[in-house]
Amino acid sequence: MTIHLADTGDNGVLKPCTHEYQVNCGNCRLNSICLPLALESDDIKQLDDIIQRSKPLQKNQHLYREGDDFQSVFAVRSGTLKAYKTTDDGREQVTGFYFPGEILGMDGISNNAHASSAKALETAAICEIPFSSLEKLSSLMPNLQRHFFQLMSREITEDQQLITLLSKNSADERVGALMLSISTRNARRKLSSTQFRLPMSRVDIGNYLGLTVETVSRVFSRMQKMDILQVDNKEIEILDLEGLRTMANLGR
Amino acid sequence: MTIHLADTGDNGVLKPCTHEYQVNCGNCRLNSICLPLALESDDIKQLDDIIQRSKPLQKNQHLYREGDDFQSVFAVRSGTLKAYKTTDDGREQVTGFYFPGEILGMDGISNNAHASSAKALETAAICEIPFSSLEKLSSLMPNLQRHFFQLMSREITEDQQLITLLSKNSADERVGALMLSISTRNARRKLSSTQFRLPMSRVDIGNYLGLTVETVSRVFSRMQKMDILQVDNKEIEILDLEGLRTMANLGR
DNA sequence: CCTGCACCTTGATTCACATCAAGGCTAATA
DNA sequence: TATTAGCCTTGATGTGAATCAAGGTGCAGG
Repeated sequence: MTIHLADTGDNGVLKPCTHEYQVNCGNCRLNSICLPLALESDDIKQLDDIIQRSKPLQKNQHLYREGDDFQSVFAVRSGTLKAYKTTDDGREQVTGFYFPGEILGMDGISNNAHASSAKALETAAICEIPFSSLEKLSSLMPNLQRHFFQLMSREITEDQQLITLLSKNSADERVGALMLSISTRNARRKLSSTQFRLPMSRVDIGNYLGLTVETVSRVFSRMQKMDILQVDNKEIEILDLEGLRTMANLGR
Repeated sequence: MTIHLADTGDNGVLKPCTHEYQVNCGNCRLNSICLPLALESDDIKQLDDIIQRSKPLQKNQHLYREGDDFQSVFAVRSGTLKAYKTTDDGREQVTGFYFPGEILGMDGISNNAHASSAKALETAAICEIPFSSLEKLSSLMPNLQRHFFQLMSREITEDQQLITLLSKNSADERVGALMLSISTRNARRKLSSTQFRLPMSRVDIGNYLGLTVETVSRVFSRMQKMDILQVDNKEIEILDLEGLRTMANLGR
């Protein structure tokens, strides 16, 4: 069997293809946490018709870059992506990690240009949802319109939580909160909430949480010593969920 | 002339009233930067019909509180508000300041409950836009739907800029960036971009920028000494816009 | 197999901002 | 006019995370 190298040349343009990537929303096992949520099955069919699926993105390939024309939002079918902005002095601010079932790209709507870049942290399958079609469909399907408003609102509240985390919490609390967030999102997808492999590097974690690599590493060591986490490079096991919650100290 | 004390008892419920607050979107001088932007005049009329105006909010009164049922989004007609969350340990994270023409409350859509509280920093007149009506109207008016998507997206990108600011920038840069932001927003409303009165306290600024009052105060003193700002309590004059931009160091 | 490189860890030192402490200014109220 | 309370400023000291530095680990390619 041949390996499908995505042929985008890392320029962010996904070319349609007719391989086994052709799943549909109706039978996608993520449809209960993704866009189709809240739609009737005949409505799902219509949504499905506007969605474009393409060859998977390889690790480190970009889905889009800051400043690119905004055409579509994207749903993650498999793999993980990070969204990030590059500051003028070349440093990188990671604004989010996106797991299967999650939607990204909504920050591009306001200026018709992507406000951040998105890059695959590992091989990733993506559903592309052309925004103009989504708008038309939303006008016709109140449930879809409502759901998309909610998705955007969720993005806002999540950003606000990150703002609070960055502004008020210690390094231990920040890393703890991220581990809990990943744990929760795994649970939503019926995966283990206590054992997982981190798709992102320590550098990415640092750039997301406003910490340096060294600090992130030290926090992991500390949590390991306290028997809260078992850390083996990217393999994480949560040994003491209550202890982790206490450490994260988020009141939720 | 009698003084109109708002009779909400600070419980966040605005009661309709029939006083001189009755303006309409068609003649509101903010309509070029507010929701009506991008609407034809007959469409503006329809939007106007769903908007409720009430007695002004007095200083320190709440428009809504974290956890309140979400019913409406709000536009600021005059005055300034702050949105904030209270952390479990009682500290306050200010998530945004809202000036005339700006929309707040969109973070409540995702859970049908407000994710933050909003409080008037000075007497403020507010337009209330019931969300269910806005949804219906959006289905009928593609331009309105599009504009509201864009407003939400703008909120996301602004939050992301704050995230970057908090995670990567020094105290000087953070305060500088806020001054520039206020300056720009004043310009949009045809007010002076170089002289203004801060509606918020030093504590609020600190809680927004992730700094203590003392640090905020010291930054102002430093900028004054460098002849970048003239600071007289809440009265600010920008003396050296270029210097301020350099100090804020935001590349935009 | 060795080599190189990317990524992670650990220790020593430094520094920006928090914390602690005190005093000043302004405005509302008696 | 005196009194109080809220807000702001300034100085001295402390500290958590950044920075600097070095070494370890695991994987890809020759």
